[in-house]
Parts: sequence; structure tokens; C-alpha cells
Amino acid sequence: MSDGRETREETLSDRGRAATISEVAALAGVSTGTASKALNGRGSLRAETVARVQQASDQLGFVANAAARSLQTGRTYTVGMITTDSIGRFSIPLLIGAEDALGAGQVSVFLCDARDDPIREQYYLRTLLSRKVDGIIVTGRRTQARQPVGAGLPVPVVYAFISSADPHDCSVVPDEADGARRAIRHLQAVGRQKIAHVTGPGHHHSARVRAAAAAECADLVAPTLYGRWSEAWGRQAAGILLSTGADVDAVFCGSDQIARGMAEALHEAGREIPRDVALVGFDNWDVMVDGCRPALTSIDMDLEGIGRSAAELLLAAINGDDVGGRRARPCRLVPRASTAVPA
Amino acid sequence: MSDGRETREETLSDRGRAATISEVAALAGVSTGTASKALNGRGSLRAETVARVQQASDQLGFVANAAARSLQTGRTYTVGMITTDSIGRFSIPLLIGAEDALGAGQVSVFLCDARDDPIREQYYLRTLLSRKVDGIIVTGRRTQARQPVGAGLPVPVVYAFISSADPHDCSVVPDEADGARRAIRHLQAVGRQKIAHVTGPGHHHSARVRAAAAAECADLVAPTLYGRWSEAWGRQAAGILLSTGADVDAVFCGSDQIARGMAEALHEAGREIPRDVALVGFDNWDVMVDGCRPALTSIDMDLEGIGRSAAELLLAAINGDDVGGRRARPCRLVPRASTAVPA
DNA sequence: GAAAACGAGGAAAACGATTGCCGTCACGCT
DNA sequence: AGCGTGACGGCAATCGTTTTCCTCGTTTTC
Repeated sequence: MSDGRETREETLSDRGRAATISEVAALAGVSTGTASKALNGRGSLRAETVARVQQASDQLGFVANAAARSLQTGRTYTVGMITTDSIGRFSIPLLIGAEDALGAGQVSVFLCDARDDPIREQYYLRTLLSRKVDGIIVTGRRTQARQPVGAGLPVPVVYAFISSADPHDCSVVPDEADGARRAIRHLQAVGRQKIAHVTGPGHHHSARVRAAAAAECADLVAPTLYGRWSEAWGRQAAGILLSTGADVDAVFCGSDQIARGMAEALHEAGREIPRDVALVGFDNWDVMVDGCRPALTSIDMDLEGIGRSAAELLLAAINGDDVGGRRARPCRLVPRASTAVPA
Repeated sequence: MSDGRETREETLSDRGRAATISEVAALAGVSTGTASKALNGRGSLRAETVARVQQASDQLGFVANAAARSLQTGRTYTVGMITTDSIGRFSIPLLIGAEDALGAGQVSVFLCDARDDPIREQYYLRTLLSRKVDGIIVTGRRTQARQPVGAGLPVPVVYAFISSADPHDCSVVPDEADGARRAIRHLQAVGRQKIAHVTGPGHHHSARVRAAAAAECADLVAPTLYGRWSEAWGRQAAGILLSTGADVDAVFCGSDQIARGMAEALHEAGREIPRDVALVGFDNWDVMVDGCRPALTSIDMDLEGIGRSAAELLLAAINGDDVGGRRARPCRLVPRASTAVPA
């Protein structure tokens, strides 16, 4: 391979400006149209011609100009993802799931962080439309339904995690009630009868939905304690629970953070987990469930799956399928030591 | 408002396909060239004409096709951001910072998650080049220098958090040694003499750099303990420290997670923080520093600032400035209760 | 009062790729 | 011999903007 060094594809490293298809065509001694066909496997060309063009393309490190292509074809192979809340713990798995599903279709993702600001959101919407994305995924931290991001948009929109207030819009959401029921049933399955529920703010949609489902699934030993989504609240709630003298043998917490605070406080009060009190969290957030002692049983909303599913629906919508409507996806319980049955 | 409904700008909501500039021009009764000038404030036009075009544009909800524009101008007002490791706790602030700086320049960000896979990385690099991004930011979880993402690329590249092995490339990194020194000096300032250092894996660049700086800054009371970046290791390390009977009055931990584990274990062993042992973490990760009891003093690498700075440098590079070289940015110590001086 | 300057806006050529249409050639059939 | 038929590739239109000339009037200026 003495000349291997020379002809090795200079891919991406042709210092300076990038090559165009005309240059490839010239080098291969064909017309630009033919070069295009060769590179895209269209039309009918001799194998030898295709190979020649391919080689010229490699040699020049040619990468087709997406702008020119999309101008012609009308497709950009790009979707926009708007996170209405800031990018964070919830958006990431959604993003990863979406990328997963889209990457397979060679589609890439434009991420826009609206930071809870309607102005920013509209601004991003405009940019996305100007960029002629093939579709848009809207996500956010809260599961509560929100106003549609825009009406009669020229591209399909799918809501992931959050849902659109318009029932005709396509939304993929976690079935939080299902998650809560799983938590309760699991506690019952490990023999607990006196279950309490501690969760986030009462004005928070997720908190109410989960609490309602939990209450409906079992006779809770105490009224639901609403507070914040923090460890501090978990600790505080433990104090409340203990001070009321209520006889509790399990607590279903609305988040892993609350559960972790609860675990600490119970431990310090001399209650052993899971022997005296079993504990279930919500979110299955690795750093919390692993950091907690004992490791925390938790409900996983499968955010990645939601992202993937949303992306798949979006692809379908882009292909013209009708995918309207709200889809709730079940949760999954991940059992760990905090609800283990003693050996 | 009987006709208000009709003339209200239908922005973004002209159901179906979007309007083109020719349609705007036709509606305003001018040529497309003139319409373009009117909307972009170029050329010399009568104010009345500009207004007419503007109104037509609003009425049709016109948004310029970015593909067509960039085909013509060569600029896309888009930069790519490649995270070599998965998107996570470190990339987010970087991304936010970058978006911040770029958003001001009306530039948006294409996020690509290479997931530590060189194939994916090259694939994304190709897409970004094909999309003719104006520049690329490369980030990753580790601060260690990495091979350049490509040689002689047609667009400028800036490395954020990680750095490029090629010293001519532009990299913006946290000065971790500075962070370590600040931690040690702070402990000394609150009167601690017998300081230990517990950190992550010895093969991890950050761990070594920080440990070296710490050791150079004070006579550590024990050799650095290398382990993992986890709470579990923090707990374990506390056990080691205590069992050796070393007389320790402060521990500088290589991460907030380690520090938190350490705090718990020390507490359980009857050591009071900060009275008996003061504690400093690293990363200033909200959920850890707040969850820790007492709240954890920590070193903040100002990731958002790094992202912002990288983006600004990239913009400068896009404008033709030479911004090569490696820039280390100082860290910041955030004091909290874990090192508080007793009142 | 003629020439120059200027202001306003139109015509058309880019930008880089895709694609439908058409020409050309070679071959095989009647 | 004449014609039809594929195979192969070139030509040129097209996508939607921007931008560079131009071309007109209409003022100014000497």
C-alpha cells in the first residue's frame, strides 16, 4: 500500500473550505447531476462510474451541503426539541431517548432551552420554523398539561412528558397514577398495611395525581403530607409522622429526595428500614437511590422510553400518519433494599 | 374588533405550508429583492415601502427559510456542541452558559451526544460539517486532554472543560489546582492543621491534579486516599481514616459525593462537623451540598462561566480572530456550614 | 439649462444540491 | 434496413434568499 497514504481519504481534513459536488464531479469527469446520482444511488449508472465518483468524493472529503439539499428536497432531517423548563434531570433522559430513536433515522436534534420564558419559547419556535425542522418535540419538567406551543404549525409537534391541553395534539406522558399504584401494591405485597404518603407541593399536578391514586389504592394511615420536593422536607415529614404517634410501617414518598430525607430521619429516630418502616421513592434517580441507606426502592417513569416513543411518533407524523391523542405509558417499580423482605 | 380578527398577525399559524418571500413581495407589490432589503434593512428604500413589506410579512407570518439564506450568505448562525461523554451533570451548565453567550448573537446550538463512542463522534462531526455550522464546541466529562476532534476543519473549534491535546487548539478549562488550593487555604484559614485528602480514582486526571495541588499547599496528615467518586467510597474512606487513628481535623474531598458519604460516616462515628472535623467538597453540586448535613462547603468550577467563555471565544474565532491556546479559569469556594467557624 | 448626483426599486445572477427530461448509443428484433 | 428498447449520463430547471448591478426619475449643482 505504498500509495495508500496519498489516496487515503482526507475526509474532513481538507484544510480550508469544504468541497462542493461540482468539484467532485469535475474530478470524476462527470456532470454534477451524475455525481449526485452516484452518491445517492439514484438513476441508472454504471458501477464503474459510481465507484469513480465515490472515490473522488472520498478524496476531497466531500460532505453535501445540507442547506442546499434541504432547499431542494424540502426535508432537513432535523427536529427541534424545546424544553419549556430549564434543561435538567428530566429533560436529559428524554433527550437521550429521542436522539436514540431519531439517530437511527439519521435525524438530528436541535435543542432549545426556553427556561420557562414564553418569549424565549416563541423566539425558539420561530428559529425552528425558519430552519424548517421536520418536526418539534416539546418537553418540560412538569407533567401538567400546557397550552399548545402554537396553532396550525406547518410541522408536526409531539409533547413528551408534559402534555398539550389540546387533546388532539400528540402527547406521551408517564402514567403517574400507575406508578403510585405500583408503589402501594408493592408495599402491600411485602406485607405492609399502615402506609403513609409524603409528597411535594399540593399545587403540583404530579403530587396530586400520585396522591389520589395512592389514596384510592389503599387506606392510608394518615392524610397525605404535602410539602416540597426536597430532602429537608422528607426529614421534616418524618418528624411529623413520628410525633403524631401514628403507627406507620411504610411510607410512599413522592420523590427520591423526599424518601432519602425520610430515611435519614427515621434512622436517626431509631427506626430501622425496612424492618420497622419500608420506603418507596419516585423517579429512580440513581444518585439518590444509591446514596440512600439502605438503597431505595423507587418508581421509574422510564423517561428514556417516553423520549423514544415521542420521537417515533414524531417520525410517523412526519411521514404523514395521524398520531393525535394522549398516550400514557406505564411506570416500573425497581425494588431495592428499602422494601426487602427479611430473609 | 370585527376585522381585528382578520388582520391580526397570523404569525406562525398560517396553517399548512409557510410563506415565502415572493408571496410577501407580491402582497406588498414589490419585487423579491426589494422585499428582502426591506426586511433586512439593507439598500435604500422609502419608509413607506418598508412598512408595507413589513406588514405583508406579518400578515403572512413570514419566516425566512434559513437554508436558502445560509446557502446564499455562507453563515448559518448555528454552532454545534459535541459532548464526548454522555450528556449529564457537567455538560448541562456548560451548555447553558454557551447558549447564554450565543443566544445574544442570535446563534443557536446543535447538541450532539457522542456517548464516548468515536464512531458516533465522527458521524456527528460529519453532520455538523454538512450542516455548515459556523463553529463547534467540544465538551466532555473528564478534564483530561483529548485528541483533537479532527484536523484542519473548515470551521473553528473550541474545547470546553476538556482540552485538546494540541496546544494550538483553543481550550477553556477549570483550574482545578487552583480549586484544590482554595479548599486547603480555606481550611487553614478556619484554623485547621491536620488535613486529609480523599478523592476519586488515581487514574483520573482530575483526581491527580487536585491531589498534587493539595499536597503542595499543605502538609497533609495522611497520604491521599484514592477510590471512586461515590458516597459509598466517602463512607468507606471515613472508616479508613478513623481506623488508622490519625488525628484529623479536616478533610478535603475530591467530590461532593465523597464528602457527603464522609459526613454521614463521621457523624455516625460520633464526630461532629465542623467542630471536630471540617469538610470541603468539590463541584458545588446543589443536590449534594444542600442535602448534606451540615450543608457542604464546596469548590465551584463555574461551568456555566466556562461554557460562556468558550462560546465567546468561538464567536471571536468565527469572526476571524485568532484565539488559540489553553485558558484555565479560576475556581470559586462557596463556604457553608461544614467549615463554619463556631460563633 | 445641462450634467452630475442621488434615491428608489427592479432584474437577474448567484449559492449547492436534486431530479425530471431528453439525447445518444448499442443492441436485438422483425 | 428500420425500428424499438434499455442503459447511461448530460442539461437545465428548481428550491428561497441575498446581493450586485442597472435603470429610471427627480433633485441638486455649476
